[in-house]
Order: sequence, then C-alpha cells, then structure tokens
Amino acid sequence: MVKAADRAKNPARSSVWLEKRATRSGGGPAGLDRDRIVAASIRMLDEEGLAKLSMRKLATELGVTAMSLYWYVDTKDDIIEFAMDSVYGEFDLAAIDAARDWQDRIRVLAREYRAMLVRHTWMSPSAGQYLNIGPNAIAVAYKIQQAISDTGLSLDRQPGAMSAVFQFVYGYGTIESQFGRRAAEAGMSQDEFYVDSVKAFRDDPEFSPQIEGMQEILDERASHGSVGAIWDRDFDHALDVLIAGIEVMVAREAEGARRQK
Amino acid sequence: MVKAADRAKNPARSSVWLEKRATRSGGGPAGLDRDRIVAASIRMLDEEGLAKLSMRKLATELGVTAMSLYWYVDTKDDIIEFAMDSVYGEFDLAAIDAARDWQDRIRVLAREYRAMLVRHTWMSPSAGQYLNIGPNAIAVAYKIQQAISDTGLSLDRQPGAMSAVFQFVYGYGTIESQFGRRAAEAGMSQDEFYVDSVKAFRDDPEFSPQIEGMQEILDERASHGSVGAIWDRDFDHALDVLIAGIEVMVAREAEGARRQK
DNA sequence: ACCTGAACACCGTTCAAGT
DNA sequence: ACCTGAACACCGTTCAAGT
Repeated sequence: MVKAADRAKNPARSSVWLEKRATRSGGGPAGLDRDRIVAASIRMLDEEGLAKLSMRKLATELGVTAMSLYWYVDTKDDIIEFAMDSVYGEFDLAAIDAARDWQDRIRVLAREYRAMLVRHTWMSPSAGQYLNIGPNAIAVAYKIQQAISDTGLSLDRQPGAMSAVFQFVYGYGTIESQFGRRAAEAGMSQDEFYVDSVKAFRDDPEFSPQIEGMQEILDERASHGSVGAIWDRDFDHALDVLIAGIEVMVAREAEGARRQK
Repeated sequence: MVKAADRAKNPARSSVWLEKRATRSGGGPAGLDRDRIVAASIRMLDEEGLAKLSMRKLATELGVTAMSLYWYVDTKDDIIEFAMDSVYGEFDLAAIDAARDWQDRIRVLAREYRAMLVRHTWMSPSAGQYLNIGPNAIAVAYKIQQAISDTGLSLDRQPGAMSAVFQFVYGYGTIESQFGRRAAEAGMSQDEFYVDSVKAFRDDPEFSPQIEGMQEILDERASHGSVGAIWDRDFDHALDVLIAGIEVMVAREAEGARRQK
C-alpha cells in the first residue's frame, strides 16, 4: 500500500485512484470495509459539513476506533476523494444521453452538476483541491467532453467552450451551495438569510455611495420572488448566454471555412 | 467588540465588516496593529498556503504570542476576511475605467480577477466561504455591475450575464490556481506536473475505453505549447464565447422591443 | 490598553501491541 | 488480517493574570 508520505513525493501517484486496492467487503470482525466507510462519511459530510468531519467522529459513527480506518485508507484525504467520486456517481447518465441536441445535452449536464453541488455543500470546496480522476468523475467528464464535441467546434476552441460552461457551473454552484450552507448554519431559511444580509449590507454607512448604484439590481431581484426562484432564473439566463455564445463561435468558424474556398 | 460566538447567533452580523473598530496603529508595546497582522498573514498565506496558516505561527512571525492576536481580531476567520479584502484592493480600478467599451471592460475585469486568484492561491477556497463585503470587494463588485449594466441588457437579464462571466472566472481561476499550487507543492514546474498527471491518468488500465475518446483533446493541447500558454488560450476563448453570448442577448432584446411596436 | 502562560478540548497520524 | 491504546505533534480559543 502506498503511504501518504510516499505519494507526496511522487505527484503522479498523488491520487488514491492510481493504485490497485483489494476491495473485500465486510470480512473483518467489525464488519468494516471501504464502502461502509465512504457511505458513512458522505452522510456525515452532508449533515455536519466538511469542517466537522474528523477521523475520530467518523470511527465512532461506525462503532470502531479512529485507527481502524487507517487499515482501509492512508489518510483522511483519501476518504474525501472516495466520497467525491461516489457522489459523481449520482449523475443520471441516461438522461444526458436522451438529450435531443448538444444544446439540450449541455443544459441537462449543467443542471445535474449544479444540483449535485447544492445537494452536497462539501463538494465544491473539495473539488477544488483534488484531481478528480475517479471512475465516476471520469465518466461525467467524458459526457461533458462529448457534448462539447457535438457542437462541431474545432478542437482548439473546444476546451475554451467547455471551460466557459462548466467552470461557470462550478462557480455558480459554489456560491449557491455556500449560501445555503450559511443560511442553514444560522438556522434560517434562504429567504430570511437573504433579507438579513441585504439589510446589514445596506445599513452600513461606509458603502452608501456605491450601494446607490447597486440598489436597483437588489430591488429587481427582491421583486422577482423567493431566493430559490432567483437562483433558478439567473442560472437559466446564464446558460442562455453560454449556449448563444457557442452558437456564434460555431457560425464564425463555418463562415471562416467558407471564405477560405 | 462582538465575539465570534455572538456573531454566529446573529447572521446579519456574521462579517467583520459590519462592526466599527478602532484602528489605532502600532501604539502598543509590541508595535502590533491590525494592518501589520493582515500584511503578515497575506505573506504567509502566499508562501505556505491556507492549510499551513496557524495563529501560533503567525504570532511567532510577528514576534509575539498567539494570544496577543486576539486583542485585534475575534477569530482566525476574521484575519482571513481582512486579508481577502486587502487583496481585492490590488485590482487596478483605473485600468478598468480606461476601457473603451463594455466588451473591453469585461475582459480587463476578468483578466484582473483571474490573475488575482492565481497570484493568491488561498483566495478561491476562502472566497467561497465568506461573504466578501469588505470595502475593496464592494468596489470591485461595483465595477463589475457597471460593466454589465453598460451592455444595455434589461435589469432581469443582468444578473445572469454577470454570473456567466464572473462565476466562470472564479471557477477557472480556482482550477488554474490549485493546479499551480499542487505543482509547486510537488516541487515541479506546471509543465512537468501536467505531463506526469496525463501519463498517470493514461497508464491506468481501468479507464482506457473512455480515454480513447479524450485522447485527441489531450494531444491537441500538448501540441499547442506550454501549460501556461494553454491556460491563456482557453481562457481567452471562453471569454470570446461569453461576450458573443451577451451580444446575442442584447440583440434579441432589441429585436423583441422592435416587434412590440 | 495591551500582552502572556497555562489550560481546555480538540485534531491527524504513527507505532507497537493485541487477537 | 484486522483492530486497538497510548502517544506525538499539532490545532483554535478562553481565562485569569501580569504590566
């Protein structure tokens, strides 16, 4: 088994996914196995958040001491890597394949990605820190890459288009899920939390000159309805922008090719 | 002074920026003040990373014990919030104002934002977790909002367009800066680290069927040049997509208004 | 007003020892 | 093969005490 310290020295091996591991299930005296550990950690991460997960608490939840976990993983980071890939497995790949055209396929993928980030608030801070090359993450990346390929864009424009869409979704999902997490931690609904935040922001005399200019955006948003509805609307509008932008790039490339003749 | 525990109970007051604080400078016996603490923390965060910053080490750096810091801040989180806003102050607001049109202004803002995230690798994980309503962050947000307003989009479409551009930049800057951080931690250049990662990824027999389909993208990228050049190119291409998309939305709204007559 | 020492309640991880 | 107890080297933060 490759130890964490060894992996740190060899970055090519810096992910749990790059070693073969036996995956016996529940054979031991405590009935422990990696799947049970990962499932329990996802449950705890969802309920208590990334900061609250500790090896000792996770072990207690599993009726075992912290040190037992080290038989199945090398470090705490490994557990989070396994948990992340397990969550990537929640993507509904069939729904993605059922999409009519690339526009629709990108929308479905974006919506699933966003929903996943919001459902598991610990995913976005974690996703930034690890390589994400587990089998389920790769499967999703492949679907994304295919959808972008289907646009007909040239190979050198595809990565940019892919980034535009899916780094946007990552950023949006991060802000949305962290907002939800903060509201939940404060014991408030998102609507209550939003009203409170805007009020506090508005009351501070230090920023009033600039707030004037931002006031109408805040008012427009407030008039639109619940915070949840605003998140949905703005996300859809952003996807409209991104898809229209890709369509323009595709058309420009077609135009360029015609002129070449 | 509002204690951290009190703020947690009152989320409207959940940011350091919502309380007035005296900002005496260096009056004490140890010559300590908040500005010195924040400056030292930024230096340490840049050099050692978010995970390595501790109150004890920061204090040692300042020639003082950890507990002294608690005279100037309530929690470690406060220090990070102050450090973040200080970094938002690095934006070149004059360069943004000098831009010719909204397209150019968005490009300049996006490039500055990206550069800031890459320069300070601890910013993106931190930015996800805090409210970001310090004076410098607000000033930047105001510039962004103005650039979007200048597009001529209707008020209800502006937030979506803003998200599309700046959540993309956040997501892209996050991946790029974390990649750089990982490479640096492994003591490698980005190019070495990239080659190593792709090789490891490719060698794993478990994913080979899917890798086939992604091979040509990897090859195209490798043929383009250094990793740094690829980051730049893909970022520019993504901005092309985003700006073209906003132009389409503006045109559609103008079309809709004409038909109404 | 500003700074400290000692202490509390935690961490992740190692290592030798048990069954 | 699997699990544990004790220990190491850390954390952030509180509190009473010093100057």
